Amino acid sequence: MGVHDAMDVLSGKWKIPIISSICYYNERRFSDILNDVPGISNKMLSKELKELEINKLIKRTVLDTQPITVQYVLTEHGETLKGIIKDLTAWGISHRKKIIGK
Amino acid sequence: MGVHDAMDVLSGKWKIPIISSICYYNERRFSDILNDVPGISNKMLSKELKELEINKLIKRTVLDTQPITVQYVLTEHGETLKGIIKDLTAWGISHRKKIIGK
DNA sequence: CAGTATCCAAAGGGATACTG
DNA sequence: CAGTATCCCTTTGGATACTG
Repeated sequence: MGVHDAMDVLSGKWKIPIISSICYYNERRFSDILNDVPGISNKMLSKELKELEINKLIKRTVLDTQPITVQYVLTEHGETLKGIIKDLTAWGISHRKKIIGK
Repeated sequence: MGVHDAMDVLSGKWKIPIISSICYYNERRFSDILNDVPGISNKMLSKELKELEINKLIKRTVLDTQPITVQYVLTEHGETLKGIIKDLTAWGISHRKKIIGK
């Protein structure tokens, strides 16, 4: 039942959608993700990105632009989640169809 | 980015570990799951099981014993999560090794 | 055994304003 | 743009006691 610990790193309402966004576009900026993930606040996004970075799932790069932009990409380790996220997405779509009938 | 909606049904700290428990043993009783999932309280387990049942991922059966026992199994639809949960477990184990070094 | 009920502390998280 | 800070309400969830 060790999934528990695994999921801690992906816990909360937002981590999977955030990773999905970065995953889908390969690289993504703060404000992009803010738009990609419906309902998230800048405060939450900031907090979640920080946690994902600490857990070495994403990498943060400050670009030397004016004003500065920050780019997020998956780490090599984060990439190993791609398949699972794809499966979850597919499952979610079929689940909606099955239960909610959307 | 539709994962968001998909995950709602699996949201919270406990749903995945609960499903894992039922999944692993095929059928599982309330008190068994209480033991399987470290840290969960009976209140939370009760609440989460109810939600999983509403979302048609698990099926609840009251057995005619004295005192009564209640058995939980995955529904056919819940079974479709097996692969994903297995992958998440595997990912979690490798993640722990990689980051936390346990 | 399988829950429910209650109390209450802690964490989550939105809205808004502000900064380098 | 990419955050941080603050205020404050909402949700989560532990501990404990109780019921059929």
